[in-house]
Amino acid sequence: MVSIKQIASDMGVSTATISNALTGKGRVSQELVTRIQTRAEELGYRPSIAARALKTGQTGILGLVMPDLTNPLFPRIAQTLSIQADKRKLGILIADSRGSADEQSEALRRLLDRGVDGLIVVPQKGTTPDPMPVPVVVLNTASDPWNSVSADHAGGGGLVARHILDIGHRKVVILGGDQVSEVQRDRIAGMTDALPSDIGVDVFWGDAGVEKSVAMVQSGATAIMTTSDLIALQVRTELMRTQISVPDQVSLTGFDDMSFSSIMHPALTTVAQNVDEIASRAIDIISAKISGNMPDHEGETVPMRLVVRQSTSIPNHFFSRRPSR
Amino acid sequence: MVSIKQIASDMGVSTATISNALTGKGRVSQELVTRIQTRAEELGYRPSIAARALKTGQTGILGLVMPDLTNPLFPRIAQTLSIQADKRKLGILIADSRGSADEQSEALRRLLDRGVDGLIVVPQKGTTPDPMPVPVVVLNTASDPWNSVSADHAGGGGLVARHILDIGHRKVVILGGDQVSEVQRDRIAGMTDALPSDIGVDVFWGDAGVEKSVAMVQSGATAIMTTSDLIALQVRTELMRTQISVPDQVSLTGFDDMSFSSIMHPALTTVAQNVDEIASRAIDIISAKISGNMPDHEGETVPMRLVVRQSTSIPNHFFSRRPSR
DNA sequence: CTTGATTGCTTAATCGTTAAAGCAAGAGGG
DNA sequence: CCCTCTTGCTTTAACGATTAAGCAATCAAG
Repeated sequence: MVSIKQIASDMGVSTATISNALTGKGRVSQELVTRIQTRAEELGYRPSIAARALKTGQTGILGLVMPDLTNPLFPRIAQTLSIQADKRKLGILIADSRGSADEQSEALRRLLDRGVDGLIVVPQKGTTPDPMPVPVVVLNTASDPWNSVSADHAGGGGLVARHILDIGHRKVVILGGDQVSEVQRDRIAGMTDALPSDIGVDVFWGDAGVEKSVAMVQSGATAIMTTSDLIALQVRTELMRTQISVPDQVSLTGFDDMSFSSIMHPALTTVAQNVDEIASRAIDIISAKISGNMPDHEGETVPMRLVVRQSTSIPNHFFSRRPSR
Repeated sequence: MVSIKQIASDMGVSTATISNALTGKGRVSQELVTRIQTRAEELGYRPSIAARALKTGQTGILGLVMPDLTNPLFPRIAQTLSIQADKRKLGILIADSRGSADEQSEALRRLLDRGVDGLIVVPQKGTTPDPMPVPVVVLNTASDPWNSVSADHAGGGGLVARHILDIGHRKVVILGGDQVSEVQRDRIAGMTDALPSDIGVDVFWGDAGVEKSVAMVQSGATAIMTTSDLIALQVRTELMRTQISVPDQVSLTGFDDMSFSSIMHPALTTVAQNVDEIASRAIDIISAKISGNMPDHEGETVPMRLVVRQSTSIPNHFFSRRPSR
């Protein structure tokens, strides 16, 4: 490994000058700068990040903590984060908080021990990370109004609810997966808020809710809105078992536009998160906080996008109480 | 941040003794060791990884390069890797090689610049990474016989083919996604090798292959074996459009046991990779290579597991040329 | 009682980089 | 012509750990 010192003795100048030339700081004549640059290139010089980190206290590494790395959104977040971080010469160190708040603290501590310059946290359901000695950006939490970047889950709920309303449904079921999840509660809140009071709405949760939802269809509901594509797929399976067809007898919607959603039959109407935008904003913010000193700021919200596919259609009132038009 | 120096002056001993006591090296009396440990704890001492890295040349960081972080297997690999790495006090820095061999080299270089102690690489289709200055373990490549850990893709193909054979199918279609992928070729090779010569076999590839496969069903094939659950889902959708039922008229199999495979209708018979085992072995090997000096060794292969679900059943010969039993 | 080994600690150098401070030479102003 | 400022470079001291070498005291053995 060739160091600054070797370039210095090779060229007969001091190490400080090499450092200054290469980093563009201090005062070095333009001519010498270019000479040093080319010589460094020739020798294949690569700065030691460890030495730089020791001296400056900055590692150029961001920590990414997720509640569960198998989260279906994780790959997309990780990828965009990784690409955006690259552009700013930052690295991304991952940590899995394995579903528990304790493990989340552990993961944060490990990352801090490694000297990360900032943290991007997708928090455990229902937890808010403690104050940290480095800048933090929280992803996808509506709860914490500070330093967060989140999809507009409530807005997304509104989009899908209005879609269902627009195409003529008047009795709907909302099905959530996990009541502890702020995100899912926000989505549902967005849905219910968008529906006028004369619309029949039932809200169910969890596995038991799947059956209840199907039962509601048999007693007249014409649409099921879920808070996740995975739940929608589950409902789809249950509906198939009970011979109820989608979208002829019931319209079905998901959330998140997962990999299979466009492929399943019928292709699922869903709401997509703008993951790229969220991750980009997160990196923008965290790097602004690291370098400049951007103060704490209010949470940002990134709009969601309605993706209409074949699983929703105008209601067919054949099975419902009202006569068909 | 409290350093070794502060503990030293606080306790009236030298920094060397502190270092020795805390790392368990050198010669320090047992009594002093425990006193130092407790005092360090009290002061909330955390060793500076940067300083240690600078002095020892070891960062305790592993680089993970994947061709595409949105790869559906990535989350599970990342999670297991992360958990196993934690146990050994290693961190994981991720990099996305974005589908191109050039970007892969770039990603490797970036990780090396950051001083990773080892690399775990899921290579681009068809590429073999150059020799590296640090230990490398390659995941999921059958091609490179050295320093790799891979699912036994061919074996997995054999498992599913024998299953199809055992339950009575005699004319089958094999459908692959991407001919460039070594993995998919291995899977198909495993399938064809397991089938006796008197079995009718057609192999198709890509999107065009989906339609061809469906056509083959209409001319008598009773099973479609795909090299990916995603492709299977695609086929399922196409079959639904043409009113062919699974598994009554045709059995269908996937590969990889993805999130939706147990939820879709009918639940998909597939072959699961033992991702945990693969990732664990990868970390075992890489850390052995880093610390001890385990030499290059032959590639290891981890068995796959057949997961039989509802998408496969004994053939119903109603639509085929032969009379039903 | 002397010698040599062992134990328990300290001294000091070092990893590669940055950055404050210093210094000599040339430029510009009065 | 003298003084100050600027430019371009060097000197030097860190950053926080590790580690080889050194040294004094204790101990065992002959």
